[in-house]
Amino acid sequence: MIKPVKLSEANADFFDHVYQVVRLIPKGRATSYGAIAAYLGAKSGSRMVGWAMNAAHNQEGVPAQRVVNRNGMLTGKMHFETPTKMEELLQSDGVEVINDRIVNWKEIFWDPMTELEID
DNA sequence: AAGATGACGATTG
DNA sequence: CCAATCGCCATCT
Repeated sequence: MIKPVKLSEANADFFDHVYQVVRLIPKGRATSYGAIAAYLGAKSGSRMVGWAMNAAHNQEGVPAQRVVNRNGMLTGKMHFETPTKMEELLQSDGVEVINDRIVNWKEIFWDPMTELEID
């Protein structure tokens, strides 16, 4: 039984921003929860981004596999359809993953603060 | 209301 | 590089 996570208006806005950023991540790249949090102005709320992704899991068009922790580790793999789904999706994107960790992370890392601009 | 939890992050040893 | 610990903030029990 999936609980429909009540979204207050305040966090709904937060979620929306998260989804947009995640959708903008180019193929073959990935970013971190902290980077997104920082981009949204909640740099200390990295956990909130993870929480948002939990809800994003039920959304379409949100490549959650491109969002990993700051070390490039696939910490959220267990939340996918299957524990291996996340790794498979990343490999399909051309991202090499070894031992639940993205290879060459520093080059794969896509920072919305740097790559994007705040209007 | 209080304590535990979590798809995190940074620091320390 | 790995393990332990603390800080962070919203949610759940």
